[in-house]
Amino acid sequence: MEEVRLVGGALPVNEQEKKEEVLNRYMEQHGLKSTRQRSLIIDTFFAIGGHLSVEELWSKVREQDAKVSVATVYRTMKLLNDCGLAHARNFGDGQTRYEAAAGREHHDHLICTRCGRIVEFENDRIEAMQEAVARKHGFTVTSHKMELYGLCKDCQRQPPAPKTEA
Amino acid sequence: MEEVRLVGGALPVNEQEKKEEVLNRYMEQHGLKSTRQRSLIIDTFFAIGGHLSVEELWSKVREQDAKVSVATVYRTMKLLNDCGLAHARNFGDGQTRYEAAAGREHHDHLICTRCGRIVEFENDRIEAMQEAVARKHGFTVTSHKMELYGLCKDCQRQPPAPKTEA
DNA sequence: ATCTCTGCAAAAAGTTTGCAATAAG
DNA sequence: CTTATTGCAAACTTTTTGCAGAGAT
Repeated sequence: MEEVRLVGGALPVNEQEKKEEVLNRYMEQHGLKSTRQRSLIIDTFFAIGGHLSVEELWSKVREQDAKVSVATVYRTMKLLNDCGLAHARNFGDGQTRYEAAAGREHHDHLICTRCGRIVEFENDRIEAMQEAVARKHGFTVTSHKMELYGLCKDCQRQPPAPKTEA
Repeated sequence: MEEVRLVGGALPVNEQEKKEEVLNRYMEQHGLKSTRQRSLIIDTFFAIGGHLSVEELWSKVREQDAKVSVATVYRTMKLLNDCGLAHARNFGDGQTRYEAAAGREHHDHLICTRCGRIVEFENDRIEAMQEAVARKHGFTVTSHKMELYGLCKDCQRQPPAPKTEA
C-alpha cells in the first residue's frame, strides 16, 4: 500500500514511442532543438510520473546534472504542456504541478489532505451527468476539473505519519 | 441576460443577519475587533458578490476609502475564510478568488472560457457518485471542487463581445 | 490602559524574462 | 555559420510579514 504513493505515474513502454513521436513532431514544426538538459528533464519527468511541482522535478534533475537551472525546467515543462504531453495542474498548494498526459484518458483526482497522496480515477457516469448539467445551463463543456479532497485509507486511522507528496 | 454576469452573488436580506451573527461570534471568540476597514471590506465583499480577486475587491474598497491597504484586504479575507463566511477559490488565472459562503449550499461552477462568466450549480446525484467513487478508493471526502469549462449560451454564437469577469 | 489593527514597506514564494555565452543542426 | 538554448540574475506577481503608530473596548 505504501509504494503506491501516486497512481498514474510513468508511462508503459509502448507509450514511450508515441510520446517521442509527438515530441519530435512538435519540436520539428517549431524549430526547436533537442538538448542535453531538455532530454534530461523530459526523461526524468516521465520516469518519475505522478504530479510533480517544478521544484520537485528540478531537484530530481539536479541529481543527474547539478548545473541545470530552474528556468530551464520551467521552460521545458511549458513546452511539454504546449505539445500536450503534460498537463499543468493546480491543487491549491500554491504551486503548479505537472502530470504526464500522453495517450492517457481524461481523469480526475482524489487528494488526501493529510499526506498529500493523489489518486486518479475516472467515471463515465459522472462525466455524462456533468454534460447534462451543462446543457441545462446552456453551456457546451470543453474540459473540466474535478477534485475530491479528504482522507485516504491510511490517514483515516490517524497513526501513519503525514508525508509530503512524493 | 447580460446583467447576470455571475450567479450566486450578494446575499438575500435574511441571510445578512445570519452572516453577521456568525461573524460576531467568531470575532468575539477570537478576541478580534471590529474596525472601520474590516467592516468596509466585508460589506463591500458581500454587496458585490460573485468571485472576487483580492485586487478587484481592493479597488472597490478604495472607492470608499482610498487609504485601505492591500494587506488589510488580504488579512480580512483570510479571516472571512476562516470563519466560514467566504471560500477561497482558484480558477487557474493565477489569483485566489473569494466567494460568499454564508448559509449557501455547496455548489460547483460552470465557467465560460470566452467571456469569463461563472454560473453556479449543484447536483446531488453527482455528489452521491463522487462519494461512491471515493469510497471505492478508500477515501473519506471532506470537500470537493468541480469546474466545467466551456462556452456559455451567448458565446456559442460567436458575436457577443468577450467581457472580462465582473 | 491594554491589546488588536492598520499602513507601509520589506520579504517571501513562485514564475518569467533579458542577455551574453554556449551548443545544436 | 546561424539560430535556438542555457544559466544567471534581475524582474514580476501574488501574498505574507514585521513593526511603529493609530484605534477599539
